[in-house]
Amino acid sequence: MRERADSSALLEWYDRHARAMPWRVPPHDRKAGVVPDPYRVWMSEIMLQQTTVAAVKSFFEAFTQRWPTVTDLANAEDADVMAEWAGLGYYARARNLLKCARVVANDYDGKFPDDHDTLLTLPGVGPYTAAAVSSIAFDRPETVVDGNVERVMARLYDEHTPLPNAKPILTEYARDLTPDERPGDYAQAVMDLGATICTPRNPACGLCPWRKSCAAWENGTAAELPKKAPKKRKPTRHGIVYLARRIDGAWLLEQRPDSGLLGGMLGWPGSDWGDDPSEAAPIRAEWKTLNEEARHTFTHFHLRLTVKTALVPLDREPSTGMFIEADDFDRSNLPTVMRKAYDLVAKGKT
DNA sequence: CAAGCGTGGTC
DNA sequence: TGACCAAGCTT
Repeated sequence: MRERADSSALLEWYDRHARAMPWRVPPHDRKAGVVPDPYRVWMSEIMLQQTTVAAVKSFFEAFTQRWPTVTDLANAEDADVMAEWAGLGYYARARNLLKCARVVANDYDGKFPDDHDTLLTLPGVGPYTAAAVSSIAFDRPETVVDGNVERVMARLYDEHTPLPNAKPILTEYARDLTPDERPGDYAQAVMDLGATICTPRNPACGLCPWRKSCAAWENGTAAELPKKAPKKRKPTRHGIVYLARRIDGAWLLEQRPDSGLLGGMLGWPGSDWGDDPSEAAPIRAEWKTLNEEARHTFTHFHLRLTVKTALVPLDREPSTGMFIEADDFDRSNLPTVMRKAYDLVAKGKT
């Protein structure tokens, strides 16, 4: 006879196994009355969208040191925030991060709203993040449903309907289990369980506090859940980027349009990305083509960039973009694909 | 509402 | 090495 999953069993597991994270108030401190900073909870949740804890840590430290409060962030320059986000990906998050900070600073007196529905109105805050902030920062009994929770619920209930169709029923299962006591710790506990025990591959069912409640464990189906709709193959696109270096060392860069791929980020001027890109040199010069392409994979396509370089005189005007002085240039302000192109040139590839 | 939107780690 | 995957949101 399978037992009903018990939130207190999971909380006891969390008390012993909660992972330390820069934005987390560990369960012992929380019981002692330490209250999380909603700004830090929100910041971490935005960064953690579709992004691993390991990747987020250094960015979280950099952002919270440079902008310790939401008001500090609201007063930041757009370009500084985008540059600090460079390398983390999904750059719409950075644009919305800043928008949201300004709304909180201007419309909410610098204090994050504490209820799910108001949080949901903020830029970049969807159902998951609204539930995460209201439960983790304000200990409200909201239900977080991320990829971890979907997987845990699919296994607990041996749900074979493929995602995303299964999302509503998995959400219902998750809501039904959410306790009124310690909902913030509970939310983090389910996600920790999914990240460390109930993993996508080779789940450690032997260590799971919910094993005796798990239908997939009973049926031996854990490893094949959750089912997912098949994914489309990624096409390969081609493009050309132009790395112009002025003789004083300045680099020709442009700020990309605010929407779309790499929106608002710095990048090398170049062609469109498609099957057969046409030349789009941003300045008159003797361009040399590198033998090696810069390769990069985005969410929905592979990209192979032809890299061209040239040395240009001081007095020549580009048709697009702006020269950035050598002292102001920092490759870490570029999105990764643009760094790859730069690295080929900087390492003297030909 | 399906598609667009990054990156680094893993096997 | 290439496909899959990760604490989703927006349009």
